Amino acid sequence: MPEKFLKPFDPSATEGRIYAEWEKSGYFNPDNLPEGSNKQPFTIMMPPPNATGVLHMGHALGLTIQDILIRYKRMCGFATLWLPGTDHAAIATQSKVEKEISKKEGKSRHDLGRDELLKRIDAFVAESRSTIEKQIRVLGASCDWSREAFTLDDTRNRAVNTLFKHMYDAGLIYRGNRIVNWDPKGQTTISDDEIVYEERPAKLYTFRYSKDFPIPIATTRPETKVGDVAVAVHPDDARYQSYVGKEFDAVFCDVPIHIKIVADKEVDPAFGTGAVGLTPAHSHIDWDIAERHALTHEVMVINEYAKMTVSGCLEGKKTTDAREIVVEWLTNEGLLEKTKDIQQNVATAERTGGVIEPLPKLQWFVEVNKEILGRNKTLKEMMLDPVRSGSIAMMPEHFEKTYVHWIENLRDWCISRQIWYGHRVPVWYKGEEIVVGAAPADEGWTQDEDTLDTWFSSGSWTFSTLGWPDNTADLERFHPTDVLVTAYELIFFWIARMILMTEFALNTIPFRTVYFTGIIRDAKGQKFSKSLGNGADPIDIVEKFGADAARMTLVVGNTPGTDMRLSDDKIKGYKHFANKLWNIARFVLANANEEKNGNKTWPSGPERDHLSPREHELLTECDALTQDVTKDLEEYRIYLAADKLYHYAWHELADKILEESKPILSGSDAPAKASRQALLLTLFDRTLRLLHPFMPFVTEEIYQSMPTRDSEFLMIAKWPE
RNA sequence: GCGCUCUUAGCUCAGUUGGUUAGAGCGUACGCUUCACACGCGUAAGGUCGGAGGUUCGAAUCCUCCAGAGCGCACCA
Repeated sequence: MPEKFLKPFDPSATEGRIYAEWEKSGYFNPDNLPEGSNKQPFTIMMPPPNATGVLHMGHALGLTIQDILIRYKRMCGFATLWLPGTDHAAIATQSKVEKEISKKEGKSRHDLGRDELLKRIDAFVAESRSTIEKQIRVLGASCDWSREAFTLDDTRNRAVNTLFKHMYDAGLIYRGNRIVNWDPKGQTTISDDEIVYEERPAKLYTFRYSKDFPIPIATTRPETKVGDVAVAVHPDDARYQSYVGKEFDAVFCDVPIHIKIVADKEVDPAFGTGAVGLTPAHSHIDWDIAERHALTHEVMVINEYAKMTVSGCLEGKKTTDAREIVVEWLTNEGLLEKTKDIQQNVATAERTGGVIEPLPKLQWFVEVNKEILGRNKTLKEMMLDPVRSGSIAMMPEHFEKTYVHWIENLRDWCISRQIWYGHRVPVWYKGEEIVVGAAPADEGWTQDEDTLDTWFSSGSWTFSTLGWPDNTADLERFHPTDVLVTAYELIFFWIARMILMTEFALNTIPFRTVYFTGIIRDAKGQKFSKSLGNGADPIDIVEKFGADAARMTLVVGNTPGTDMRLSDDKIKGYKHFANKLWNIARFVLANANEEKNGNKTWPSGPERDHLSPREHELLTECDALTQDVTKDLEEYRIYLAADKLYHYAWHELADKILEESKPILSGSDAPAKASRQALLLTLFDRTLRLLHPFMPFVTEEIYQSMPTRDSEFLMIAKWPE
């Protein structure tokens, strides 16, 4: 028996070495797998972590699930491709680098200029990516590094530009002046999904535009009222019916306004006074109502810096200051009727925290409700159909309902961003002329200044990673992918967009199954976050307890889509389990052989015919477990499979079988002893194989010393049947 | 407002889509330096499965209602 078994299992002395051997073997790459397997492909695209920093425990969970599936399928003889990558995460990355530069050098991006800022970001991203790659390795991920992709590299850029052009040619991408979510802090538009609503106390003011204006209006934003063009009331509201269609003029806080009374069923007669002052340029619903009644749309009174643009006493004031001025003016004029404290949901930008200012802007959009020529479907339908028909299954299933509900309410997707880092909008202008796709050869063209929403490129991840738009062998072989493992928070951002892009570009699904992971929380149930100071770096945990322990902790009993609490005690428990396996190995290796003149002979078999009834029972039990675990893995019940194996190894194999074998092994009945030795080897070998996807390091390390070893690595050993 | 989920032992959670005395980990109590392992071994305490009805031979599991917790989307003019 190798001497290492005389000491407790030491993950830190083992894992790095084993990973290096695996990587060197080339077996992470499906092209290098040994002959003899059926070579049917099994593909997972790794969700590319943001290149903004380091991985957290949520990533560790996702990577573990994926690695379990990949290792399991590899052992089953599949040509397993797990393709790793990182995401440039446009806004997140740029704002992070900008923050750092501003802190260290006191400079803004405008001080540096576009080229210099991009250089700085590239340097930051290069470093960040190498950290992330290191972390992925430490966790034991058996992904194919030779195919590693980045969402902003040349291949992916070509995919994005091609996709943009195809969608533009199909009439699905248009440029329009529409009301968008403007983030004054980040100085960019953001999509509806990047908005976070924060509940804040606010004041609801009830007032009239002027003394002779017949209807009182309620608003939380008096400063926007200088941009009002109409008042909307519910058509059935008896109080106001006689005014519908009438028009009024007033001078509101130095600003002349013209107000028409319109009737629209969108208005809730029970809220406020039952009458809405319409500010089409600075409110989404007002914009929609104004559109329905052919009212003026684009009278902006607030600019990109959230400052007032009207002349008079409000000119150049910040909206918050302007609000006070207007309220004071209303009070002095005797127009303010009531002030009420309310709770209000304020739209803020996810990344910057800035309060969203709706503004009309000339932007690029993806139209989701337009029927596509030759396909007889809208993008919305393309997103819905595969999920409704079951060609894409979600785990847990109830997320399918959430998904469908969201898509049904989907609006056009604003894809242009006023930031510099990312795929630049592939459109060139020269006077009235416009070229989409690739840069024109002749002189005098200017490229659109904007970049694309980062999810536009992420949406093509399952096929851009395989070389699309070229018709590559990889694309042919590995797409559609089998399963996508991601946090449920990304169901709309990413899953929906991948389905959209893939259906549009390839007329097929991106993946057959979506496995949603929950959020990993600390022992108190709080989310891990830097501001709370409870951050748990997977690397620290691996150093302390080993990757196998970290992986088991994240997986056992952790059902898909459910949040999980993590504590050191839990991880410690699975570190002990790794050591338990180590000790079982010590016992088995020491007792399951005969030694003559220093030479060991291992029993062969076991021969089923010669087993005692009890041994036969034990083997049958193990067969049942094997089938059970296999079925669980096939049906993505990883949490159960892990639990069962833990239980079997510790409380069945160690506690019962090893114990009851002791008298036989030390007894004098030679045939009984040989039979038992063979059985122990078989059962333990089986356990190692079944556990390998979950705890790859300790099982591989033991396997290397097992007399039952029949392949170079346990990683490519045969999955038991 | 629309939609979704959860409520099981002190704590954190399973319970494989109705089937024998409801499970695990941690914790607790007691006892063990037993020659694989103290990163261990053994034993024990602890649950009317949120509540009320219903379907069924049979319900933690399916249906209805109620109570509490959480989440998503939309919106609050």
